[in-house]
Amino acid sequence: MSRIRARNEEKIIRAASRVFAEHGYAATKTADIAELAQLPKPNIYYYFGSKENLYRAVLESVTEPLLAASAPFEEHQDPLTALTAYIRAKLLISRDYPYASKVFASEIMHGAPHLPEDIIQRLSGQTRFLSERLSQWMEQGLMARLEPKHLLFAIWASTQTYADFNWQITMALGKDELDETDFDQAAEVITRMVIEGCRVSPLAEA
Amino acid sequence: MSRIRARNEEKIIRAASRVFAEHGYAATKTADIAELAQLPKPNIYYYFGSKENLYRAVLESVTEPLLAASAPFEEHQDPLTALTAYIRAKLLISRDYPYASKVFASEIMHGAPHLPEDIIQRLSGQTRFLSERLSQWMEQGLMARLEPKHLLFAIWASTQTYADFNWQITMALGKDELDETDFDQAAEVITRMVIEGCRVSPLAEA
DNA sequence: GTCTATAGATAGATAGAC
DNA sequence: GTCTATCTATCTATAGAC
Repeated sequence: MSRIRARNEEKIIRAASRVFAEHGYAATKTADIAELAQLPKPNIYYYFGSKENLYRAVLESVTEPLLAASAPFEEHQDPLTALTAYIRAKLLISRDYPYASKVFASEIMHGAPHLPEDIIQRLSGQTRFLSERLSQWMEQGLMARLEPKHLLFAIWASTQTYADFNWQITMALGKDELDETDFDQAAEVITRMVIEGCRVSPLAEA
Repeated sequence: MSRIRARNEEKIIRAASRVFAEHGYAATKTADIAELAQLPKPNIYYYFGSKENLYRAVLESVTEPLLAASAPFEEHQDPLTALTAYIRAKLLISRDYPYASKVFASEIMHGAPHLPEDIIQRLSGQTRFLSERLSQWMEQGLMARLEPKHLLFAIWASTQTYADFNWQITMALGKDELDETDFDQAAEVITRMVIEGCRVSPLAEA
């Protein structure tokens, strides 16, 4: 792969993430992506073959960050540290990959028609892992017994909302864009709800 | 308005909600709406004039339920009852208006380009009301001091997710559709997190 | 590898008969 | 009020020159 190819592909992916995020798959015109990427439209077809391939490439570009977010559950043995770090990691994805997050959310919302099967499998595996880990901690008496999956749904939703429903949030807060303080406050509120809701003890009581 | 007109408009709105929810605004074909509604396509244009008008009519059809959900904050004076009822009300919207909820979510996600200004204003007013009410309770010592708006974002996100990201949730739970038990468990987890996170006392201690 | 110019398909909208 | 047939704009995709 030539240097010029690598650079152009990256420019196209970056532009595409943004346009797909703002308008959705069907409403985005490849011409708009080309314009934002400052490249002629046929280059997009030269590099990616079709609009759908390009869209899938964008979806795949978020997959790694998403899968990496569960690292705290592997590194930490106590729920307090793991959950706190996990919530922060999920919020950082919303902050640092706002466009890709939205594209992913939109895809899921419409039933994941374009999401490659292998990505679905890896994400499902991650969900099972997280859920089982929570169950173990509950059995060990390290946290209260809640339905682990519903706990995960709440964490996912309340962290992703800062990317997906950015419009609603900036409007409610009366600002143009979110800053560090907003994400810190979000982390504090969500962490507190999760930690207190699960009555996670600041170390074993099993 | 004739009886036949009223009936046809309702059939079209119902079909449109579903198709818009499943495919998004740009990807839905008016022909598909007509087919699902069992009416010829020109009838849609006869009744609604354009695809965009029909879409707006769908958006407006969820507005009332959404605004009504905040009733518990007006009826109840203590945060425990109000928050518990509010969470349940929001979950019921996800359960009972899954298509309209998704259409609304998709609209917000893309920056609300079609949402009429008066609806935006009414929703903003509701947000201010809810947020101020929470602040009062905090000042009265009835609940812990969290950022009220971030608390609302978490409640909105974790209740709406059962409609918006239904695909992900049914997949994680390994079932085709959610039943009563699922919504009960969701209510329990979310309510517990909110109540414990805010240290809401089971009546005054101010 | 890059880009202009264009083909081809899709789907929103409507004319006009009933 | 209803619907068949069709017009037309838009946009994906590519042929072919450079």
